[in-house]
Amino acid sequence: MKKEQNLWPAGLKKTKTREQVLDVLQNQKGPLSAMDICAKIDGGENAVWLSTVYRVLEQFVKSGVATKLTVMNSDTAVYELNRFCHKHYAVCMACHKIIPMDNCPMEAFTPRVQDDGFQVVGHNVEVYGYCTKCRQDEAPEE
Amino acid sequence: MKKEQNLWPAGLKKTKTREQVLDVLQNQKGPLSAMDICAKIDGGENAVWLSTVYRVLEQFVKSGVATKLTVMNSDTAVYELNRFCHKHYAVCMACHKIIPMDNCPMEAFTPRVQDDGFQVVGHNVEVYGYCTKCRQDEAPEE
DNA sequence: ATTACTGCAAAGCATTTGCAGACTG
DNA sequence: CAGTCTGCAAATGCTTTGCAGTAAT
Repeated sequence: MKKEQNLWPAGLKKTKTREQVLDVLQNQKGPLSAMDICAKIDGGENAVWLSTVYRVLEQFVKSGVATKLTVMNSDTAVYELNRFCHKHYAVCMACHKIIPMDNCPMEAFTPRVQDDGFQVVGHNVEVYGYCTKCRQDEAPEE
Repeated sequence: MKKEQNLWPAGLKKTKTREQVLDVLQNQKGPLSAMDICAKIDGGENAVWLSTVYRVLEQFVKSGVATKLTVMNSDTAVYELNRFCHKHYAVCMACHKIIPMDNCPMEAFTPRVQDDGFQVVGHNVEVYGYCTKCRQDEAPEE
């Protein structure tokens, strides 16, 4: 019952809202937007303010428990816990679903940047196309 | 003097503003934001409205001459002409410079998406870290 | 002359910030 | 109790949209 203590970010007070946000993130395989999280919590009785969710997420990111990512053609950031380290995703261009990818193209690859001294810290890979469901509905021309 | 005609998107009227936007994009190696473009044009006398630049860019993207991209930790979209097909970039986390990459990790790679039927249409790779200049200034701990 | 394009103003959205009261440690 | 969090409201910044006048074909 108390094993979650370990992943609680140091220095952050344990409040109901934060536990709720963490809980939602934990019970989710894919990344979620602040609004998604807010909606899932709000499903109950106690409303949680969007701005609060943003602040909580910001803290989580700063503390290293969560990561913020942005996918193409979307102006909404999504967040996920670092323990679920699906670093890469496929994004459906029709329904905008975000599907985890199991392998990583950067494993055996050295980027050749047009700046010799560029120090690579991390990377972000994103594949886009159409998921099984959307493929049947609308076939992209070209 | 007229060889640029070829790349002019079909169906779009040739106006001064559009030529200016296209011109700015052509004289630039890296991708630019709408505001960048606006600023570069505005450098002269004739002010061009930001909203107009956005509309022009939208047309260019729709016509297939330009591409819109979004890099992590930035809420500003950037645009570039398709002829300069630097599909991938390194992004400096300090000065936010966007530096082209010469190779692509996806060349000999098949993504394993957790949706067997996922039809891959394209991809987006982004490397982040510190450019030569920023590396000297602030050394990232850890 | 028609139709598309632009200046300009104002709206729209995701995200951030300010403040006072509420809660945690 | 002190310091941090949260509800709430309002601001911010990028991008989009509406409208009427202007320019391109």
